[in-house]
Amino acid sequence: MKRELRLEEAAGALGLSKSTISRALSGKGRVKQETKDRVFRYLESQDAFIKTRENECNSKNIGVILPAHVIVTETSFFQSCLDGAYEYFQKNGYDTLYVTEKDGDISKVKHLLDRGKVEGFVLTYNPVKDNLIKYLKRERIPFVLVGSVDDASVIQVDSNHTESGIELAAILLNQGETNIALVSADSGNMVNHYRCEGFWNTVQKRIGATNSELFFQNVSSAIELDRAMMKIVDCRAECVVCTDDALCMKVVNKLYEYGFKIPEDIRVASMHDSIYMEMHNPPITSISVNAIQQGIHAGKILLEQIKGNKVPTKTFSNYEIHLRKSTEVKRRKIYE
Amino acid sequence: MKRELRLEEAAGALGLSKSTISRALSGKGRVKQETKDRVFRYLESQDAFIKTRENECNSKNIGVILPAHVIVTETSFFQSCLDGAYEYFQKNGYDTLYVTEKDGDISKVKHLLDRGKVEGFVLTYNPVKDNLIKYLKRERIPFVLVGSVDDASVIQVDSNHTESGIELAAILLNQGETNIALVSADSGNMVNHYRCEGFWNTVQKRIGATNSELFFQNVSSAIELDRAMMKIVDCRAECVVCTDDALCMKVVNKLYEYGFKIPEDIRVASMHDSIYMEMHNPPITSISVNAIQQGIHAGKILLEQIKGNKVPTKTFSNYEIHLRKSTEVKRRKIYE
DNA sequence: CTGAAAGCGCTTACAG
DNA sequence: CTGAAAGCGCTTACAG
Repeated sequence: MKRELRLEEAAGALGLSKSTISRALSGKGRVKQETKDRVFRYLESQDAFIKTRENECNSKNIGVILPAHVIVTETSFFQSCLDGAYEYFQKNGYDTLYVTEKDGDISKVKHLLDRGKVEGFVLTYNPVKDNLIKYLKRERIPFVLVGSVDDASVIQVDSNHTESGIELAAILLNQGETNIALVSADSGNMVNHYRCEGFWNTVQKRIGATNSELFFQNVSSAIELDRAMMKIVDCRAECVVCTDDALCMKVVNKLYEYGFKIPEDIRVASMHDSIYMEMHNPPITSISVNAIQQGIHAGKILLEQIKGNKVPTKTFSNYEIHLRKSTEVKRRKIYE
Repeated sequence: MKRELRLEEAAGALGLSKSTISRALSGKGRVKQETKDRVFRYLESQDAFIKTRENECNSKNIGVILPAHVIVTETSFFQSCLDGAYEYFQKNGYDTLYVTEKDGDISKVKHLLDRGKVEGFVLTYNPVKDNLIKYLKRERIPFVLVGSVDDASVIQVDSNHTESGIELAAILLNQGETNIALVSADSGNMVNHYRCEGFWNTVQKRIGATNSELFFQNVSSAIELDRAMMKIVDCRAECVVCTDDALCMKVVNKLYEYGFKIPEDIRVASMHDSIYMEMHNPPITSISVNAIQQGIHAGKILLEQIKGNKVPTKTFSNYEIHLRKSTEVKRRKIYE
């Protein structure tokens, strides 16, 4: 750790007064640039620092909040988001405090704020309970939400989930799918909600509301999944879309058990991409978002906000649909 | 954020002198317990704090260091390790700074130390370049390594990798496997190194050194994997063990392409468990370690060390071998 | 155990 | 742009 110096020592060594050193360090009051340089160079060379009121105050830390408990296949999103924000903060002189939140408990966040340990937060997800966001708003703490919420006073970074749902549906329909099932895990999750909404509305519009019983919501237990799978088989669905890749793996395994081949007998897609969707055999089509990019962006907007600059309320980030073998349709060639 | 009070204000409000308040807060010099209580209760009730030399010093932060770039399937270990340490620190009044390290660059760690932002570190992995550990040792910074290194002055928490390799080999051999291949990703990684060593020595001892060409090291590119797979097929191996689950998925996909059935034609196991090994069809046998537990343990030992207590140099944590369908052998029943 | 007073070290009007 | 000096606020021997 660096050696702590007194104003007096530095002043003596440089032939300046305590006042000048103090001003050079704080930036308040004018000091010749050359003098400033001399002061900083001296401290650098001595591997020393001087404690000022300034560097006591700004913690130069940001808290990045992740959900405490989450299905494992989703952690990669939050992890990447954290990594993106971390990299940005690093490059801009800020350090990152790791924070998790559970059941709307704001005590950890309050603790950091009370002790002045952070200057703001990146929330990597939209909490189910709204008291955290309420608290941050009330206390006027700078924060950026990676996610969507119906509140124009909250700064948000997110991809357009409704649109990606629509696009995935359009691709499958244009390929000729006519009997599509949609299986959603926790529908209270806004990401799932919006994606499913976009997807299912598009499907309904194109092929009518006849198969509305093929939209399964809140499928969490093994029993609920089995029930959904029975229905899928009974209705002879030829394409199944799942909200996340853990669910998707389970669905795929069930389909194999029933003797289906993918994609020959039935097509499968996920709304949440992970390395395992790509590594799966066959690789599975999925909606993919760039979590690192979103983390970087959230970090950037947050620091702007802390500096007092105006920032956009809502920033949309890109998504991609990774088309893979699981949705390939082998069509009969009409002209041969 | 809490309101900052002057000694004088609190003294006035409580009918005490500045000196007494100062002593009550610092714990230095004796103050009647009742008086101390009054002071703390007052601050609590006012949601205020007084800046002392004390609370300027101890950062009450720990840095948890993760590798910056890592194959995705391994991130869950570091993530869980971080979560375990974080939970422990939280319960013991410490906050957690997220830090990543890359290519032996110690600048981020140095930055935190120079500014007194952390009191110690948990290293969730054994860095390839040793300058980070060297630096922490030289500066006498408290830190705990989750991993193994040949240096009795470094406090370590790890599972016994050699032993888990031996045990997995013994299980497979006892099941009757006679022709086993071992495919290792980065062999410079000490975890891979020790597990492979234990595993392969056990295999060699039991079935001779004839098939030594079935131990493939540093298999990183697709070409190297293909070459290994060709050899595995040529040598008619009936069991393939991989050092991690990403590699294992690739191997499994290759085996499927070749028309093998698992476990009927060939058995497969991994040395690194993740949710995907369990979700795979068929589920894949794997060595499993409790990363959360290791994180908690590392956190505990670090705080003891910071308090100045003596701590054990090396703590071994448990591992388990999760036996799953991928290694089940359907034996011909001899008496029917 | 507590207070009055001296001390320490950074900051900041004031003066040039 | 810089310095001498007064000021602020926490700390700590000294005294009782």
